Amino acid sequence: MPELPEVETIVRQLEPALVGRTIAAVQVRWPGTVVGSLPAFHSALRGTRIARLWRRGKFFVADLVRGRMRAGHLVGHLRMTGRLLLAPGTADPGPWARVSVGLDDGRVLHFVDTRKFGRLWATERLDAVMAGLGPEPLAKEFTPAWLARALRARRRRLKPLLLDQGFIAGLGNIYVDESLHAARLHPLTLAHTLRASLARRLHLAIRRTLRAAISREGSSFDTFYRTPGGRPGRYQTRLRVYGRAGRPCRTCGTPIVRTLVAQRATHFCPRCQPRTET
DNA sequence: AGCTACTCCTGGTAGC
DNA sequence: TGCTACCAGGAGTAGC
Repeated sequence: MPELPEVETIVRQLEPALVGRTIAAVQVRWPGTVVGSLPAFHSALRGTRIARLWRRGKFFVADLVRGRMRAGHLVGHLRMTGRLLLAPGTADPGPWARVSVGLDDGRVLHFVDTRKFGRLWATERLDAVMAGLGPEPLAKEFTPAWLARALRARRRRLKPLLLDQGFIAGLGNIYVDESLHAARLHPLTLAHTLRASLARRLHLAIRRTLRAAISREGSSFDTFYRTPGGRPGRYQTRLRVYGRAGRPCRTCGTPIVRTLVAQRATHFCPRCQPRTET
């Protein structure tokens, strides 16, 4: 489940290998991964050079150029099981490589995705792909004051609100649960009832959680997320609530509760995150 | 505005 | 052992 810390890790690790490379070949093995027409996808990418690799929310973006001219962007979203794998051209990327991008140094960037939820775009209109995304939680624009004001304007439970990419970009199920625990807030708390001091606590919790996860290269479960080098992340051992139903809270020892909120598994400590304290 | 339900997918696993 | 049923879930959409 790649969220902001996982995508950030992938982008940081791939950047030195990809920037400056020219795309020599494009192979689409599963058309559903590509948004838009396949011929347009091929012609938009082939022959371009990767000028920059960066992240916005859970999207990764490669800025493309032809010579000195801007040539649009390759944008991707890993959704549930998507991975980026940079491998020698001779290596077998496995049965789940959906799109493969051959580079001028002989290596191939594979978009590997068992469940086929991931998507790739080749577009000149970044804003069209990322329309309506909320602020970056690690950017300057995301301030305690902004969050307090934004929360006051929403009559919605914190859990689905924080999962909403239009509210804040980049949080997913894992880091919403972790952030709410760090902020000692119940996932069903209504956003507009939060005092400014609690909004500040949530702001701090979100940033600390994301930064800590990035510093350990994200969280890995089962056969899912790996860094482009194939390493698992190291943050899953630090999780305080996610995936820990029935196990003792690392703060107070109370068993972690797992419920369903808006169809999403939701983990919290009933003692550290009481329902009524706003 | 915000909620639920449904869709897309398939490997892994619980239950028998 | 081998089968089936169900689950995980990010995001888009429809309907209330």
